[in-house]
Amino acid sequence: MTVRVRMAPSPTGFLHVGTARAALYNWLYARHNGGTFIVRIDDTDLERSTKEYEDEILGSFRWLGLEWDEGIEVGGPHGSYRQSDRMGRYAELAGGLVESGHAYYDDRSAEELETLRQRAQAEGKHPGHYIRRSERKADGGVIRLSIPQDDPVEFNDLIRGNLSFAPVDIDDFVILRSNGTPTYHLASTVDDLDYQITHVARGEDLLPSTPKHILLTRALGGSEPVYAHLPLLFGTDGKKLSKRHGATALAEYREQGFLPAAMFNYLAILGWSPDGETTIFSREEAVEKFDLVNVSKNPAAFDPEKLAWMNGEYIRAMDTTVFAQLVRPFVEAELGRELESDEWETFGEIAPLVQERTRLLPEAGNQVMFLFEDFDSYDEPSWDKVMTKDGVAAVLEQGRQVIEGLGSWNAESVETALRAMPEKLGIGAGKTFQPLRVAVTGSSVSPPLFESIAALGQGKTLERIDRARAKLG
RNA sequence: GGUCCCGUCGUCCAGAGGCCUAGGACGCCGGCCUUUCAAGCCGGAAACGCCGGUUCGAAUCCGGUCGGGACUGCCA
Repeated sequence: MTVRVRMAPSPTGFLHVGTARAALYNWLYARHNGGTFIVRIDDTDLERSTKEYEDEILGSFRWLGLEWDEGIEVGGPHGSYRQSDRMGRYAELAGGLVESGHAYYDDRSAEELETLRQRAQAEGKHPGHYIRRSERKADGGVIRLSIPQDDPVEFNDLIRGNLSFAPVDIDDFVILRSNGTPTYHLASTVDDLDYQITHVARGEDLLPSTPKHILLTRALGGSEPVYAHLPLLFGTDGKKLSKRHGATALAEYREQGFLPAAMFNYLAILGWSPDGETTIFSREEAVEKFDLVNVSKNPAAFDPEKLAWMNGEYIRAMDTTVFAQLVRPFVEAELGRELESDEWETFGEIAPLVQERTRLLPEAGNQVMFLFEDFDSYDEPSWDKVMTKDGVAAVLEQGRQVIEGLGSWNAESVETALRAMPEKLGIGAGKTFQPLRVAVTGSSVSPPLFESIAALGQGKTLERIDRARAKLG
């Protein structure tokens, strides 16, 4: 059997990281099995669905590298992959189910149903006791599926094993709304059938709906796909993932400077691992080893800290020229202008040193801003903490002389010259270099000092020292 | 309330009866390196929810219990 899986986002919001992970697992399963990965748009909720969200979601899939073989914007042998284009199909099938006795019209109001529910509970009966009815009594309203009350609905979930649901616990759910549009249950089930989906891997929140989908599938004369219910994603505190835990939209991570490869790896490791020892792995390795049956049953906590660490791993592993190119837009955005070609070269000089200490791309930008922009604020507290104002002044004066007297200009010559200072001043290396670092970069935390000074240039370095001395008073 | 799912370090993953004095990763703590911050290296604290049962032997099987979660919409 050729594997055909699908991802069916509803364009009613930005792509949530949980949905992204579900998409990722579907994609991995398809690639691992040489199957087909389909993206369809579940926009039966016409009120809330928008084209903007749809574009955003598709863009996020592409960013993650989840290219799809069939579906929206790609096409395929089954017509439109947008549910709003297939409304007629759903209504027709729902009507057919009424004809065949599998479903019925129901024009009872919500109040009526609530009354019946309460009455059943008051009498100690199943809440749906008086609600369920198989005989046709109305010509309008919604269409509900009539649940056969004989056998339990059983199925084998790829992740959770054998599951069984008693028919009394499955209510006669609505498949077609009174306005003639399908509910999620109907549209999704019909599409899975029409597009010949073989495996449905989706969030565990849909586990209780699965018996409904199975019964609907059978009523439509089809046979159900294999299901795999993925564990849900939570915040590190075990609560539902929300803004409090950081971003929930995949696009936000992209904007924050996360790499798609790192995000891919992190999402994959959140509920699955190739062997229990390996944490960092390539897309190819994941494809090679992935299987839905090995996905964890436990809910997973989305930890932005670990994601950031992983992003740093990917940044350090990449080619330095690629790294520099990725950082460039962040620097230019901060600067509010484009980098001159000589500035770009300057940046290139210390890019390798910056790369080592970067977890997120924008951080890299911040580390090199001192090369392109003057500043007025200094990390002064750290000066005072370790030494007196006079001590700092002495270091800066001495440093200025050393820099000014330098003939050849490169990191080695700068280092050799500055290294002689501590002994001359009779203080430690730290007390010598920190004031210089702050004077030149404005911060007590910066890339390595000698290389930074070399990249900045002799003239500018002297300028910076003078500015700092003036500031010191 | 009802139905269902889940339960190994703070967090993620490994473990499918003896290889477990429970392994890897993030984070945390300490050390080395060092001009700062990182990175790197070394070391450390840290978990099988609980109670029974099966077995020579259980994190692994069974039952119960407790805890967490999802669903219970003419939303998906």
